[in-house]
Amino acid sequence: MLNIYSIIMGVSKVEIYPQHINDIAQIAKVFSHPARVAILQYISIQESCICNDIVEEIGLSQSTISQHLKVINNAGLLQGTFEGKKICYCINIERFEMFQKIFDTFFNRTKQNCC
Amino acid sequence: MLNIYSIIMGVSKVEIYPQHINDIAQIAKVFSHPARVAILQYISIQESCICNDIVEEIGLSQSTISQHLKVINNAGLLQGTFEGKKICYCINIERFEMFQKIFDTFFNRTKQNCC
DNA sequence: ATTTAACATCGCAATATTACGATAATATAA
DNA sequence: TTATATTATCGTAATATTGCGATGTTAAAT
Repeated sequence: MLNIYSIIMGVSKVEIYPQHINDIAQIAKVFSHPARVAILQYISIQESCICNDIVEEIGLSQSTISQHLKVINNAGLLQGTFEGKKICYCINIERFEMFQKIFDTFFNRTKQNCC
Repeated sequence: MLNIYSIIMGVSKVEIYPQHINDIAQIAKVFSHPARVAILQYISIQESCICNDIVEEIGLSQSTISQHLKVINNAGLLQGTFEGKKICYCINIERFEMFQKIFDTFFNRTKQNCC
């Protein structure tokens, strides 16, 4: 049977879900690649958040790290300050805590009614 | 410059990260698609966990739902009991809580040292 | 003004993911 | 046995993601 609406294969049908479901999925996506988890951990460990030895630390190319940083940044998880030609990355704690809370709420709500 | 090791493009280099980083990423991946979040939520809402109206509820094809269920199941998040030809899905709460804890610990640890 | 250093972006190649219909498998019902 | 209903799997098509080197961009250093 054919769908009247043109189905674009391989594309998540984001429009069929309520907002809060899409939110959780989108947040989870940020953490769904080990490089991004490692980057977040590394940034958090650095005192005074002076970065980009990240490239050497993680072991991916500079362009790849930069791409992952963009994903993290687009999620609103970074606060950057410029120090000359260096960029000093730092985690946006408020946003980070918001994500933590969204996850936690989802887990608690889901557990609530279950067998 | 060329890498001595044959680089397989498009593949996550999972082997360069510590276990606990990969664990978090893999868990996050389960929740990184809205269909899977929606499925988990739906299963949790049903009393006595009698399922598979999921297909109609979510609005994806039966085969697609089945695939997503497989991902959720492979993560150890489902407990299934058979009721005749129906399968009665239910969330594995212990495992679910484990995931919640892993996320929470990651968030707390990461927040700890930050600016 | 040139060079250098730190990042970002572009373009490409390859795998991964998502979606569907069709089909297979299994168990009850007729 | 045959039909029906439920779920899983296969095959395919298309987008998404991941990775790299090369190239831009910008600001300090020479």
